[in-house]
Amino acid sequence: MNVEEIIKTNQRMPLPKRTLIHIALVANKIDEEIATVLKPFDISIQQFNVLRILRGQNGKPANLSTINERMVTKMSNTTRLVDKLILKGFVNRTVCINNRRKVEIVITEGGLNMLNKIDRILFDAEKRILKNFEETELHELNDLLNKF
Amino acid sequence: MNVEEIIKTNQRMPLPKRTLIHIALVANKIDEEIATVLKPFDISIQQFNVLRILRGQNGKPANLSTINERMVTKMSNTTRLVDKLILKGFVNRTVCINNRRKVEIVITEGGLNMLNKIDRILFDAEKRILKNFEETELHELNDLLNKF
DNA sequence: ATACAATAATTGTATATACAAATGTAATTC
DNA sequence: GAATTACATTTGTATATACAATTATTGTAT
Repeated sequence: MNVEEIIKTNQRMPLPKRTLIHIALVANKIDEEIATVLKPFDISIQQFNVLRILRGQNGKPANLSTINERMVTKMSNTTRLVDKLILKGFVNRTVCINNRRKVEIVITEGGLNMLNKIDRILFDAEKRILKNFEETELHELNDLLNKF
Repeated sequence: MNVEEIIKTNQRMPLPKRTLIHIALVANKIDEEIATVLKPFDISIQQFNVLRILRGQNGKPANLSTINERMVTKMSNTTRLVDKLILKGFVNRTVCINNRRKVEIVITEGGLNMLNKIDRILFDAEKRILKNFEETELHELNDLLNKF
């Protein structure tokens, strides 16, 4: 990936600015590829993330703030996201009995089946996206990203 | 930045998956910081990017496809983005005389002044975001990102 | 016990983005 | 030269996101 070529500029950028643009370009590319993988399943990246969080609960219900806390990208509308997942039959939502301010969200059998199907395909996509990296390079990259 | 801590998981992720999530988290963090810098100027990152592209034209008008081509994140609604910039008085749009399918977009004096004000503040923000990096590390990071 | 504050979720509004369809104009083909 | 195709932009619809305001419920202080 050549930054200058992609944004079609021929002026030299300062290294910090170039680095930040580079990260944005890479992140966009990754997002696009993953969205493409999910598309046949008619599910968005965010909806998929919510389902994975719920699966990680191992049957224990999660309330909205728990989901929010664990999402990669912070959301202010997890309510509406869950609405969509309910429509698709992937989750159920009930009001918490002990504290009626809270809601309890659980993944359904259908949601779990969907996740299992996607898991394998996504794993392949992840390998494909990182095909040019040796394992040591992935460690190097993670170490550098830790500095943020 | 610790990935597992941020997404509140205690299970070990495979290195590829962890790397991709790591990049998403860093990109989000950068986006947030830059949006915060731009907020007092009542301008979004994308609007700011369009203005910078137009400044790079040095007075030469740009049409929509040119802008699209040079944007960091691809857009399908550059029309509406430019609409907002017109409302704010930062750009002008006219129909191209030679080819009436095209439009010609130019940045105004007001737009240029705004950009000059933001430039310095953004430069500081970029340095701040990358404060933990030595120059050699920035080069290493760019080299690794080139592998995508 | 009532008033006030804190918590959890929802809703409204605005921007950004993806994709598809529609519009208007120019170029090509027969 | 009429019909078709290609081009450039615009518009419509859906999702994602940020921020603020609102609603409903619970906890606390006096």
